[in-house]
Amino acid sequence: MGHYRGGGHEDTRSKRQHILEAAYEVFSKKGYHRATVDEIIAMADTGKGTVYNYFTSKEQLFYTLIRERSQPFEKAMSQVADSEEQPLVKIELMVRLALGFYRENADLWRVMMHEIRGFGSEGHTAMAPEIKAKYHEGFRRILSRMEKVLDDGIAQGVLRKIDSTRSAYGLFSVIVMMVYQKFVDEDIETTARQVTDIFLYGAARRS
Amino acid sequence: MGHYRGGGHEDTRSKRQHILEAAYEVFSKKGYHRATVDEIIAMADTGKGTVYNYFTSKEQLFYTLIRERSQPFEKAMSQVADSEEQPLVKIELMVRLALGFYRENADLWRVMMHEIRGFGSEGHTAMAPEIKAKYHEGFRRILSRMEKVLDDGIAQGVLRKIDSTRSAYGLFSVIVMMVYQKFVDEDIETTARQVTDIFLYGAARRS
Amino acid sequence: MGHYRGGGHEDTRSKRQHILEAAYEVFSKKGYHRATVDEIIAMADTGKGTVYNYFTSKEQLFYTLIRERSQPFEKAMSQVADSEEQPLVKIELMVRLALGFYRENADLWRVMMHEIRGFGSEGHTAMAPEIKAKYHEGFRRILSRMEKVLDDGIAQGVLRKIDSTRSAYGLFSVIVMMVYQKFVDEDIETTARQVTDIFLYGAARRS
Amino acid sequence: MGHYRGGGHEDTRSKRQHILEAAYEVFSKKGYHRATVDEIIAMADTGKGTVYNYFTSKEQLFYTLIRERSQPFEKAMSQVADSEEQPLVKIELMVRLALGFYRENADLWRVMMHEIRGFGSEGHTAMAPEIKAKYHEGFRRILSRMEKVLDDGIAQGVLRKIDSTRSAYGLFSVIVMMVYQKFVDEDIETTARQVTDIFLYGAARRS
DNA sequence: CATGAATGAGTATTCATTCAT
DNA sequence: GATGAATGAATACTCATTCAT
Repeated sequence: MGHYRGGGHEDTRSKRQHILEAAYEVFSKKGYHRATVDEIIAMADTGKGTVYNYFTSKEQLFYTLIRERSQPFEKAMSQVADSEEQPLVKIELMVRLALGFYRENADLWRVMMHEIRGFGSEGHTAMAPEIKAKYHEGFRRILSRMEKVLDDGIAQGVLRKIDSTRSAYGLFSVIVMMVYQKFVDEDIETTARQVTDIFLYGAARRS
Repeated sequence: MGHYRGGGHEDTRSKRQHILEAAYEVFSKKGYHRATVDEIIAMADTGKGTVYNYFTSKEQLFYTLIRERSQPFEKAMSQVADSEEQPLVKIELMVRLALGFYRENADLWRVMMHEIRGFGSEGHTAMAPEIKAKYHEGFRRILSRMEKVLDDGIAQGVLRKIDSTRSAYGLFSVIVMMVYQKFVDEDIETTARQVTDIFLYGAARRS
Repeated sequence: MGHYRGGGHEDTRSKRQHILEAAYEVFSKKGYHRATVDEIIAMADTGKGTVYNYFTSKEQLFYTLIRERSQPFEKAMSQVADSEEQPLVKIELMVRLALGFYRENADLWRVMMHEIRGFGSEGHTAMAPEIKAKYHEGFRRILSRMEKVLDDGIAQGVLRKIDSTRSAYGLFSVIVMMVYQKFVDEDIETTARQVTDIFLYGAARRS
Repeated sequence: MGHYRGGGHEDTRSKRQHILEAAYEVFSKKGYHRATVDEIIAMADTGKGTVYNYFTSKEQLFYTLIRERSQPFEKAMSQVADSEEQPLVKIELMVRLALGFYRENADLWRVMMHEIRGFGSEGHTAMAPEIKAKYHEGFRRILSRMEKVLDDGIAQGVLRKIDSTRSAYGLFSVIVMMVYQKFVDEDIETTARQVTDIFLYGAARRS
């Protein structure tokens, strides 16, 4: 697109992609506020104006990044949720998916959660609260997938009559924490099993 | 600090307190970056210079705030840990304590967690990483109290041979999440029991 | 410029015209600084590069616009000046012409007057002061036509021995003001007569 | 105020005054858009933040400047209007006042008139249209003073039944033009008399 | 000790212009 | 000729921190 593109593969990913990738690095490392557009363009090896050709503001760049990153994850979660597996199996699969996703995007997600709470931005150029709401929704969509599975489990009698909403959030928080604490080694499955195990069967010894 | 308080000038000592209280409000509401010293002094009804008489920087003010707020909590956790109660009882007590503490300080803690990750400061004016380390320590001290209790439980055979470190972190994360999601109503004990119940006995129906 | 217009490509020449028309709209509405090339090309429905094929810069586009718009006016003023009419008649005719022209181009001229004063450009990309001088000249050419008529009137004894330069400028300024204040209704002649009347015979009652 | 103030007189005029004076120079020379805050602070020999301590934005600085400069003039015009002089005398006095004021502030006023028209700003930080309206008002207040005097003259039979509104604007425009063209020498009274003379008695020779 | 005027480093954003296609 | 993606110089504004009183 525009510009001479040599024979190689390196430019296959567009300028926009380069920027998004650089933004990922910088936002993940620095958080939203300490990240500077200057650092992003330096890493993306592009000009400042280019960023503003593709994104209307730093904030919109940030949220675009989040959106593009979370879509595949959301899709995968939906597939598991809609699959024919048993609830208990679905739970473990979802835990595994979430561990994988968050391990990949831990820092960026931490930053997003912070911003979404309203701590970040707002004083700058705007970015309507309705846009923030959309990201809250994204988060809640994930959660409700999980909640639904728990409800199914309860209905089928394989789970106790727990509070499914809170339990879903709790399970989720554990996953995130495992990632934040870097408790998730190469082998995601082990951690997934551990988490699922305690969630399902508890820490107490069965008398 | 802790100055002589003569009879006349009743506010000598409380200036510092006023600032801390205002800082609590502002940091909680705005997060670290969006909080401004101007807003803090407006709320504390004091001069700008005064802040810098008591605290060396915005950052040090923030961390002082955290420290002073967490001390009573740390002490209470220690007391429970060192008490003569049964491990399972201790667990529920600790959950209750933590729920209470975080409910009180939810926003400020969320902010702190974010900053401590390294998103804040670093390149700015000072506040060596070693100081951040101290706050990590504080966090870890709490965690290790809990871990110790879990280990005792395992040793006494009332808990399964779970990974006590990860379990402590997991339990902790659930507590924090409950608070963040405002799932904790007036009655802390109910939530505490719910959390403890699933942690100990699992969500699965015992066949 | 003024290219061959074959039968097929009817738009070859008009591209330049489209741009000039769009520029007229945008400069008139926004002034020189707030006008953006982006807005002009959007309105002209052309590409950005095209503008720079026909004009060397935003500034040169602006001045070209001014020049092309003022030429017919200058010509008409010259015709009146060179005609065989009586000086007093010439004056009213010129007032009428000027009112018509400025009513048509009020905003653009206001913008030009501002820029020409030296408020615009200068430190920017080019457009030497000598070019500005040319536009001053254009303005002064109009004025000197009028001045000449006044001098003729004095010579013929139909005007008092007024300062013809200043009077021409004064008369001119009134015309412009009438337009700026939107005092010129559909019927230009009425205003022209009013202006000429006071200029010639004064506001005071003849005793 | 703050800072050590040596023995001299030089600091008597506050920082705020220095900034206003520098702003006057820069806005007058460069116009609103090309004037930069950096240039203003350089000339005021102050820090950038200081400007924003006294003024909320570049725009508000500009309008404050206008307001403070025009107040004495408005007051003087009112005094003449309300005096006991004859209308014809008042007219000449007002012309003299206006010539003096505009000679002093010619460039700044030209810039203001341009901005007020809506050509400037707006895209930046805001400055509500209601504020612009206030400056329009200021302008119109002056004009209506003059208009009133003309109406009095008509009522007293010393002026013809001219359109007083348009005439006031016309008279005004001539004054401004004289200033812009630097036709006003040291001796304001001469120009004032010239202008008044033609306005009252016309350019035509009385037969 | 308390104060707040002064400061300037740090940053997001705009927009005219270029040039490979 | 026509196009528009890429560019970066230019600029208003924020806010933590200092220091003379």
